[in-house]
Amino acid sequence: MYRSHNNGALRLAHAGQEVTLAGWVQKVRDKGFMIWIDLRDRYGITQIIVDEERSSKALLETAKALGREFVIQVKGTVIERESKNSQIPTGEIEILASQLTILNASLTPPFTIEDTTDGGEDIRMKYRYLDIRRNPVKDNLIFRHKVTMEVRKYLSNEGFIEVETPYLIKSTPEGARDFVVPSRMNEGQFYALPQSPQTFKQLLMVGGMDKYFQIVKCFRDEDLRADRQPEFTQIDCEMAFIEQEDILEVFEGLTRHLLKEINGVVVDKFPRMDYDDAMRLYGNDKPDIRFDMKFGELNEVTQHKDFKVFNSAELVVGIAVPGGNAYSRKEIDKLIDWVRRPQVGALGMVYVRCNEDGTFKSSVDKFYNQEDLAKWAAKTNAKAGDLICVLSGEINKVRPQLSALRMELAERLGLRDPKVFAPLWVVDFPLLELDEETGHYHAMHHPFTSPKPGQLEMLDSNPAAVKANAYDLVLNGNEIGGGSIRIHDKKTQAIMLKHLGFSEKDAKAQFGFLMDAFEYGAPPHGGLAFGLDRLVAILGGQETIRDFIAFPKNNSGRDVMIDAPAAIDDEQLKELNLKLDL
RNA sequence: GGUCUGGUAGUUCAGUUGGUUAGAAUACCUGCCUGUCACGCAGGGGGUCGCGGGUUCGAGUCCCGUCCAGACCGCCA
Repeated sequence: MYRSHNNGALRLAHAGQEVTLAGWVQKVRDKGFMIWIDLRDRYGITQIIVDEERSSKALLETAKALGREFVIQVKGTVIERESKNSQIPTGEIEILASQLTILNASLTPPFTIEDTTDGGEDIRMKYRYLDIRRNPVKDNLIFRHKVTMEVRKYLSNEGFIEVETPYLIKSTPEGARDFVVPSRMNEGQFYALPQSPQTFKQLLMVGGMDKYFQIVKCFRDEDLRADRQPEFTQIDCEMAFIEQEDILEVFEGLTRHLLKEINGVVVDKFPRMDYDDAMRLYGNDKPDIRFDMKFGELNEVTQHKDFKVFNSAELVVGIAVPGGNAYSRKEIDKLIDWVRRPQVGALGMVYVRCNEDGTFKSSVDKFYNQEDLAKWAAKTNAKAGDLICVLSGEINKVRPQLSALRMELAERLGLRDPKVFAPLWVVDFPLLELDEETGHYHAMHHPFTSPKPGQLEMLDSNPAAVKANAYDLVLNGNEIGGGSIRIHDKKTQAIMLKHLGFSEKDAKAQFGFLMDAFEYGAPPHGGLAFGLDRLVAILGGQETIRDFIAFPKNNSGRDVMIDAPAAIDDEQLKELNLKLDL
């Protein structure tokens, strides 16, 4: 038996007991006459004591030889501390050691294993197994476990069955780049890793599996971000014989369950917003509604005033910054520089100070009088003491720019409180999206999403206006889930693929298996997938998902610990019939 | 593919206008210390200033290239 208790278990009530503990040496405090060892495992820290009076010389020598992160086993007696530590749960007791065994020595770790470590991101990733010993990372992994347990519990109770789908599947040209895997037994052919189990879960519906879910790894070969990894985990769900309303209800229920069980937060019915309204009011299809600062469109009240920038703009739009009138001229100039950064890309910014006395002072006073500016204030819902920030230009550019400014200002104003949760359904997404580079339409959600009833015919006349039975769940400005009611008949699916630019032959080659299945009694069905990493991070009140993944990849998609990806040897290449052309 | 920021001791960072032997904190090592718990005190060791080239009497500092890391844009059905 390596241990009788863990290092978070013992209390004053255990005093007098003989115990055996094991763990890592957090710290040795050597006072000469007396040596304390903080013994750590994932449950806590227990103090071990060795001293000149009560311990053997050999024991003292062993204790003196210990270094940080040595793995040791201690036998001893639980005793009451002479000076207690109220900071830790085990602070009233210590273990008077009678035997001390070094199970494994350790090199000095490259950073301190403490809550606020001295190690930077880079070195911690390289020695991730040491990083995981730290409370913040350890607690995040435990937190993630709790979330997935609650998800499984909730969905199982609702009658969902978890089914595993294959990871070695077929590459498709739609959507993100695929990670591909060469097939040794099928010369010159490749598997692809799934971007999502989309078609398989639809086939499960055809198979009668009614309510399916899976907590599943998905793979996308695209550039990384703080909230994006090439392999990530989805809570993937699908239901048959349902309408959009049924799905929203079930997964609103799941989200509410998680907020309550994990965060102790009770949320009312989730509000819903059309995609079009989200874009118009927040410039964004995933608005953070924890705070207001809605867009006010100003075209009507800015025209015919000799201000050419606004007259020629497709959209003139502003937001009111609460208390922004307090900003100095220098601070406002900095804000203008901020929106002009290439990452935001605005050409400039017009501002209006809303003075406490009800008057206005703007950067365009030459063109607009007090009466004009009062109309701007009304449109942006600005109050005395606010600052109105106005951008103009093409709709598709200005909206994201002002949205970026809105989020930045809210961040600075402390309006993005991670303890507050504001979920929102965004519904009625467009079916198609125009790729400005190629001039072709592609599916905004995916090619299996059904158009709203009666809109299929519009695909020819006005493709951009066709709405889809598609919905996203947004939490605090993050898209945490999305889904749709699927097409479940061959004819509609064929029309859809045709409009996405697939020839009949290509459509059959890529998705023939699905359309064939639709001919054998496919039930009406739909579903949704949650991004688990992101969901867990947001529930945990953090922005970056890496801290909730045991072994994440870095910015360049590398695992710096195992040093992957890496070259493979010639023998392996030959076996796979591959030749490198570098 | 692009923009920006950074790379100096094991680690986190400072390093002025280009100028003596490149510093601090922490970690590490040694000694001391009769209740520590961020222990304290004294002492010590530790540097390819990412890499390559250039300018200069002289480069951690300026210029060019390159590699690495991070944030973002593009991309992510």
